[in-house]
Amino acid sequence: MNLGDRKKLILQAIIEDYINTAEPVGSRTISKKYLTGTSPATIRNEMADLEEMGYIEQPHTSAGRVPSDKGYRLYVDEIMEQKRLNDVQTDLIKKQFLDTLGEIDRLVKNASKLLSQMTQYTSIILTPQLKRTSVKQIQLLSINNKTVLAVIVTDAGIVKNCVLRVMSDVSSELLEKLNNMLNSKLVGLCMEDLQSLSLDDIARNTMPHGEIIEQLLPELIQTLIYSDTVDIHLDGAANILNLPEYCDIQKAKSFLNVLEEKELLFNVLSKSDSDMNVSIGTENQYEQFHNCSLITATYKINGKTIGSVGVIGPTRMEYSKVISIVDCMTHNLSEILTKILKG
Amino acid sequence: MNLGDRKKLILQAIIEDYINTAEPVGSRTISKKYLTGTSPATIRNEMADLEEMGYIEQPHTSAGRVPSDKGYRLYVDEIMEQKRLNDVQTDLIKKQFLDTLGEIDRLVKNASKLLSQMTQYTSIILTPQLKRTSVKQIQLLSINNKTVLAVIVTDAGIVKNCVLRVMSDVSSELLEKLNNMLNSKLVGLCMEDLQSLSLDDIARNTMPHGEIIEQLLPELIQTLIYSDTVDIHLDGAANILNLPEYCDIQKAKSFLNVLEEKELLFNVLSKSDSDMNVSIGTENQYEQFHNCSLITATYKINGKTIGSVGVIGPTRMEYSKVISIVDCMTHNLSEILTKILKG
DNA sequence: GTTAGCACTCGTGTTTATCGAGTGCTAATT
DNA sequence: AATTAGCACTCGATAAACACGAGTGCTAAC
Repeated sequence: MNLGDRKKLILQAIIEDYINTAEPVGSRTISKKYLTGTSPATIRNEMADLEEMGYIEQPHTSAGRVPSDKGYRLYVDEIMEQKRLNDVQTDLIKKQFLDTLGEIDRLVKNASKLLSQMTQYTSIILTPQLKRTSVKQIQLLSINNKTVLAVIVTDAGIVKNCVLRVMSDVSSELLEKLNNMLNSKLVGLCMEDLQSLSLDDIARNTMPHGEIIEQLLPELIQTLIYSDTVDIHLDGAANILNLPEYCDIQKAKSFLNVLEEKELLFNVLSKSDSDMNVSIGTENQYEQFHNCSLITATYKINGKTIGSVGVIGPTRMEYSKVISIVDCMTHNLSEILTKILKG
Repeated sequence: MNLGDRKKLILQAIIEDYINTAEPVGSRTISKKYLTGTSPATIRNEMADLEEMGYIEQPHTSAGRVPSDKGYRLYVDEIMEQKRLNDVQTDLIKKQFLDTLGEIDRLVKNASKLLSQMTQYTSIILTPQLKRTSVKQIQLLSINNKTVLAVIVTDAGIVKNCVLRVMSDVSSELLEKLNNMLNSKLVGLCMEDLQSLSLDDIARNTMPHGEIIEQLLPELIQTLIYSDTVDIHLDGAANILNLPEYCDIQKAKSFLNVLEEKELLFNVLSKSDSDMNVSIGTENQYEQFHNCSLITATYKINGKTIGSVGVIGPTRMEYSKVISIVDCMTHNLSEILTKILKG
């Protein structure tokens, strides 16, 4: 299983050259640019071995070699050296977050934009999800006599609004009572708990306002749950058209179409639970990504995972660079979000 | 200036055929498919006239004719008959809105998605903008001792949150006083007024809490103004790759790049103040759209324009169809938004 | 005013030839 | 035994040559 050192060097050369050029790389190139001490013929022999082992492939007889998914995997796991971001890049990311105090969604979207700019691939990002966060405070406000606004603050510091319509008028005293009641019943519950919450549990103990509660609560909960549908945000979709593998309009189109399947992206991204995940070509669960690679990572508030970001690119991706960037990004994002929460 | 009837028919034939096929259309085609009673030669003569008048163009000597921007303009203004949506399509739009009770942003984004699906072009939409709406109610909530949440309800029924950090602790009594004060001072002002609001005016009359107000108010206003930056939402960008004019990857790329210039799109869309605007090719203010056409329209709450939607496509756009769809869409959108507001 | 006929243009698609990068294999070299 | 030089072979890419045909403008006849 363990390749010889020279084989590794050759595989590394093939992969890194292919990442740069998108052209099959031949023995002569390697001999000239990477292993200057070794003749093409020797390299050819090694390459034949590497091909037999499945790390590289030949598009056609008279072409150079191209890395296979298996090859990229070995490269990511064992060969590539983790590139460190230079200070300029790190600062860029940090500065980005300093500029974006304010709404969390905007923060997250800006992160996505920067991510696509820095990587030159397509970035996707999942806006914070509240499932695992709990209700900290609820405040009902009367908008007009038939409309009530519920503001919910979660322990992750995220604020959600629900506009609720009620049949009968709600006086301000009643509103306050309802408010207290809701707080006493719901505070501390996480979004998931809300889903399974039985209406009876609440209504039973609040006879006087039973009918209002019965009207209001389901709508409140439903809106909350519904509004928890996280948003997928994309950036840099056009970047992929710079890549030679998408010079074929058909391929470009199918790629872009995949990017518009928001549910698919959601699944892919929300599945990623480990801190950093690299999925190469056919390793990917979904067929649509079989000739892409996907690097995903999660970001957290107070240690709780609440969202994730990802970069989609060709299997010929600058893994080392992208991983560093995504890593730096999620860490900064987590840090700033946690800081915002704590005030 | 006024073309003969036959010239109009021929122009119409050229435009409609070109819209369908994206191929230059020749005299023979017109004679066979559109003006069966007239010979190709006659049509050629007419076409020569139309070309001289600038309504059509010839890509190269031995090709058919292609409409010019001027030609499309005439077509839109005088020739084309307003297509009426069939019931299925109208229902689709109406049903769409029924399904999407809840958050306004989501509603608007879904509208955009449907728009791109129905037109098969790219749709853009501006989320509701509050500049012209006024503050109806403000409620401060304490999140923790250093953080205050301000919830602002506008007269358009849109809710905005601002998370404010304050230096010194704020007791609940103080919070209530501040709350009352803010309401008395700010309610009724529109977002634009807020911008020019002098801090002194407020602080002067509220000596006891001067320093808190001085801290809190600017941040509140700034966040409000900042959060009023409307969001641009895109859908169906990949649709344009189905069009033969974008088979050239370079063109496709430059188009997609334009779509990622959010500020540009914002300008284009927010400039559109009339109910329905068609801008064809070089008519467009921005060079980037010189070989696109843009159909924009506004939507309203209670008669106040608060946002706009648009469709971007090739100059060879199905104007009639798209105009109908956009029209139906904005009217329904306005209606449902107004209804939501009124409860 | 309309139409038929015809020579001309020019983009498109096809065929054919050439080129060259890269390979695998064998034999010579270290 | 590992490395390397040499060589015949493969095959995609590029370019040149060519035929095709859709479409035009013009002229002359209807």
